[in-house]
Amino acid sequence: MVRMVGKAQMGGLPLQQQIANGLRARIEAGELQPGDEVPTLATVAEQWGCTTATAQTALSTLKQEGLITGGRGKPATVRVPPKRVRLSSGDHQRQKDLVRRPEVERAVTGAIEITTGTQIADTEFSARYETVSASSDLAAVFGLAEGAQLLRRTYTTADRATRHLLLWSVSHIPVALIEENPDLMDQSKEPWPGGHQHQLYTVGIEVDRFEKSLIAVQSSPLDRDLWGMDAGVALLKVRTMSVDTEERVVEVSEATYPADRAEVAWTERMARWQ
Amino acid sequence: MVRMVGKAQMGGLPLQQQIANGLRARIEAGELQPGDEVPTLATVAEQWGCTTATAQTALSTLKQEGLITGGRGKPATVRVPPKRVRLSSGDHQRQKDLVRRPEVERAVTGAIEITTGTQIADTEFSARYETVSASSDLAAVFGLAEGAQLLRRTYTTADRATRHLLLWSVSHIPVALIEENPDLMDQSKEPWPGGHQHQLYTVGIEVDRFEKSLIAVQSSPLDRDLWGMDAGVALLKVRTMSVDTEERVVEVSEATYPADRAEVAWTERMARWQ
DNA sequence: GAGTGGTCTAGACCACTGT
DNA sequence: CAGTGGTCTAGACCACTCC
Repeated sequence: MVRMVGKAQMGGLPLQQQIANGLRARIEAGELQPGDEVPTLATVAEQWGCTTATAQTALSTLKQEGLITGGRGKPATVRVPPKRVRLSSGDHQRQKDLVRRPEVERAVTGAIEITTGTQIADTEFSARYETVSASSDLAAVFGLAEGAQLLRRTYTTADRATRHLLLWSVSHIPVALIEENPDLMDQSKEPWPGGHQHQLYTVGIEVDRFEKSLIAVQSSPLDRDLWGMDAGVALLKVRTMSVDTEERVVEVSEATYPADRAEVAWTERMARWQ
Repeated sequence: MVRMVGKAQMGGLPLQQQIANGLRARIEAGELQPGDEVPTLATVAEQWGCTTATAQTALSTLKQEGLITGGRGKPATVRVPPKRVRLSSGDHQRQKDLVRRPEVERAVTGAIEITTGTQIADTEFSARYETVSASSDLAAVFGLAEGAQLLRRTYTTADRATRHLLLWSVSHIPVALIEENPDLMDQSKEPWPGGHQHQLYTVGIEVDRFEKSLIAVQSSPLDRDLWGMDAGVALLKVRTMSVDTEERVVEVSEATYPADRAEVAWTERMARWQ
């Protein structure tokens, strides 16, 4: 006996994809609003004439696309995208202008240079200093020999309640540039009033410009756990090279942001005619 | 009779996730290199003592994460990430400097301002001009009344062989700013020698700066079809506001790039001390 | 045709939420 | 406890690639 087991095959697409497409269309058309409950597995299975396993596969696809969330007892709902925080680098010039002001003015600007949308009191800041040997990659950027000594500073800010990361960045500076001021190697001096540019100023360095590059990478389950991200969300990685007025690369830092909560903004100014 | 059907539950994780984690670890450790074949479904099922369906679910997860590709007859392989193309905006100033040079010099710079890593001859460029009414969003950006007339220009470049998109961008300009030069509304004049900045120059506009903002969004199956992207890859969307020397927003454009092939670079210059 | 991944069923059981 | 989503099996069949 041969059972009738084949797919409906309308349109040639596997049933699970037809179901996913159908629901996706309803979400994108706004028929299902963020926060709304998606039809239950049983309902979907009945409407499409399939088992719940097939319906489950379809919902699972939408979950990995980041369109719906939920599970385990809770009904699946259309995902509510988080507010995006605008990461503007307009602060750099203001920060630079502050460098040569008295400390009482500088102190108002803490190490957290970026708004995270959370109350500072609810967050936990951490700074870790280490001395490391330059990888070939970093050595090339600084124009140093591989293995040269670098000061590595890792900054994290986490939500005190959820333990999820809000901010993560790592910075590298050649030890040779800053060793004349031992305070710069001392992590107990964090947060430093006036930020990185003032730190460099204490060893006679004036930053001329930041050269930035950005990539997006897919998040791993580990990332999603650390940041409390939903499935299907990428990470933005921004690398900043600080170049001083003598054309030396004096610092390289790398910051990571969940792509669904971040918007990166900058301005490209041009010289006027004449 | 009750069958022994429960999960192994070692570590409390579902079997399919254990399998996915195991393979992911081997990939990230470099034991499985990009291009290598992943163990077959039958092998995985045997090694973990499960059915091929469960093994399939695990592989499907890795596929949606963008770690492996393949299917339908072909063995699954570790995904080879594409080369990233650096999108640098250093061209803007050069472009501006060219604006007031003779046309013979300007002509060398075509409308394709960004390298795509493909031979120009293998690509198909298209520009479409339309006049549209401003949405409330765009009207607000330009400081115009909703419904004001805008020239919309849509640029696409596609690979001639695969029909996949290589470049997509859309630009909006208030008609009121440019109507004195009818050539600017004529799509047969594309590609314009000297690019957008020269176009604006013909109606007396000098661009002072570009204000850019970038977000990443998850790709939909439709996007993946259009761009020939793998699953689990995001899209970068870059919005550029062109501001002229009279502080007017004269153009808003939005460009899209597959996140795995793009790297966005820019420079933040600062004023010198004294 | 042999071997690969992909889809699907029928039915079972598990984990969790809310009432 | 009822109802939800999530996992898994055993077995079938389909679509595709390579030989």
